[in-house]
Amino acid sequence: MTMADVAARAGVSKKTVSAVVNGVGQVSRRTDARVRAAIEELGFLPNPAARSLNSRRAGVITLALPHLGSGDLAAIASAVIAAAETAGVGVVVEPTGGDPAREGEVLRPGAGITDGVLLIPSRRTLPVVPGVPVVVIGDRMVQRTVAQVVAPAEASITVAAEVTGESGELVVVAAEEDADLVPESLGATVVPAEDASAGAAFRAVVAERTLFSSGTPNRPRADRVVTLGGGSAIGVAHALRTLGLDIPADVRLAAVGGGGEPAFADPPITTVAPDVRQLAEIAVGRLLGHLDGSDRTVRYDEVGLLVTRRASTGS
Amino acid sequence: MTMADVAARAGVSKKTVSAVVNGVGQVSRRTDARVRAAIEELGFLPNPAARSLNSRRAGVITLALPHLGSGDLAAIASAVIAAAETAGVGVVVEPTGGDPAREGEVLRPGAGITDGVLLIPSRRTLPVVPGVPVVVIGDRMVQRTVAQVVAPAEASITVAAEVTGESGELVVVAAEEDADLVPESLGATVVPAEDASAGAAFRAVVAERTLFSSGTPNRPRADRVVTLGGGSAIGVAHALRTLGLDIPADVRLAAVGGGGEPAFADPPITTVAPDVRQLAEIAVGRLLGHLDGSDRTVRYDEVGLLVTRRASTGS
DNA sequence: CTGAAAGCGCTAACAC
DNA sequence: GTGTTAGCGCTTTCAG
Repeated sequence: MTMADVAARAGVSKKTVSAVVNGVGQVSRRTDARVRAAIEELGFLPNPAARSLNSRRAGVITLALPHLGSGDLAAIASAVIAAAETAGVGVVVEPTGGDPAREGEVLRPGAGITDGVLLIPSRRTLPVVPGVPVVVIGDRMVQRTVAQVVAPAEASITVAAEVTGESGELVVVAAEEDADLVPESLGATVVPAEDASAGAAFRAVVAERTLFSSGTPNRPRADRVVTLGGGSAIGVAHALRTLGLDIPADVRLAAVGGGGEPAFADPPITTVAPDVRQLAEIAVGRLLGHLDGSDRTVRYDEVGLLVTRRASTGS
Repeated sequence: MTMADVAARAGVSKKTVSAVVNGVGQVSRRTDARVRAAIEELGFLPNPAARSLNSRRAGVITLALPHLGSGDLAAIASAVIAAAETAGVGVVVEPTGGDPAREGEVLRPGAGITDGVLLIPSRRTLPVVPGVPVVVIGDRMVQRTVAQVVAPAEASITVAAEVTGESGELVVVAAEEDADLVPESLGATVVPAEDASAGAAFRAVVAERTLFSSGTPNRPRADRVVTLGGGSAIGVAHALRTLGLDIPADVRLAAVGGGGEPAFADPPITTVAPDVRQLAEIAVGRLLGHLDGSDRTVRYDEVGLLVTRRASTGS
């Protein structure tokens, strides 16, 4: 069922069939109809491999992210896939496990069959100089030489802190490596967790329990908590309840990040999250812009934040 | 940087280069070395499009699933991607939104650039007769004519019920459409939710609160609850606490499904979940078996269950 | 063991 | 408007 078959059936040349299939060039109404009929009768389907051999474009991009288990990342993945679909390209998902080696792998030329990469890295620098078109998605700037779409962590944290109230002792629970994203100006105490998981957040809060239950000699008891990551919010809420604290009566809690988990925590947790749809559309747009050469500039975009007030801040 | 360049550089023919690159055929040690050197020096990378034009194989499969937001599905997606990677194929993720029309779309011949489809359908029947190689993943049999890998819901529910205790009034919370998966023999009361989300489960439990808090004239108060879906478990736990019930003192709770959410609920929830790794390996293996013609039989496989006991059943 | 040539199915020049 | 002729980069016959 090749194009030649259709051409023969319709009594025209391949070029004409191609023109009809792609809707380009001039074809008379009669010929067009004849070709379409032949395509229909033969059940012809263009061969994507042949097409991309010529166009040197696969019509597929890679989305490389740490993992799919977190609701935040799953939400971004869904949005990216949707945006890509709208643009007519497929998405190969590549979980890196946050391993720089595997992140580097996807940035190597010839790493796969895809045209370019959207990368959500785990570190602040890229493991290699990318050999393929790439747009980085993250909550911070990683490297000036690559295009990037950012949902700025500092701004999110600041907004989340505001949402928990205007005054009171503030604690921010964050993965160790994210600790320096907390703006000094907030005067917050940072409780470091091993990583951004719920379990790590739980352990971190329990380890610093005096901060929440009684305060320390130098610090009054914390009554405002902001946590980085929608998943970790669950762990923090769980830990605070375990310490016998009521949310929001004793402590008001807000999470930076979305992804579904906070909505069904007990109580539901207020979130400050990037507009993932906007994020995805910009990222996909930038990458495709690189690919078709319509925009070769290395851009740095920031996306808007969405605040969802829930019971954890006393809504 | 084509194969012809390498051939010229090494002073051999393209055929020889091809043989070296693919490790097939007989090439003398000297020639092999010369070709490898040329490849190295030129930084040659084989063109995947040209390769798949010949092999009529893209080296990519589609994973079509309702969405990525649920931990259960995200876990399956991760496992499938890992299994596919091991087998050397990429995975295009296609969220269908549970829409039969979109499920049908991915089963249409020529739907994409991929070689075959792993489908997690939302309904019990496929929307169309598949036009591409397909393996269905699910918790029930959908159609005898397609290959399928199943984590049987009935068995999971039965095991979960056992884990909540040997006796006592049993309630199963399940999405309406899954209600008939609950084995009669358990003598359970089924509480139907709109869907498998946490929110729907919460509302369902609250709507039937008398069942849990005081019992009905005909039924004693339920003290064992099984819920379908790792996500819905969160909603059920939240609802039970809202009703003033203690887990596990007043009611023991177990979830069918995994995905991370149950582990960080309060209290952590016991789960009965399919071995997703095994599931993924079988599914990918079957699909690739179809593709390379090494196994053309339509198989029906069942996978094992993993029981994770946590505090919600009084562990 | 290696080379030359003929495609894989499509698109792109360049004619008519 | 439409046909002809070359390729895209790789894998195969088929020779040698």
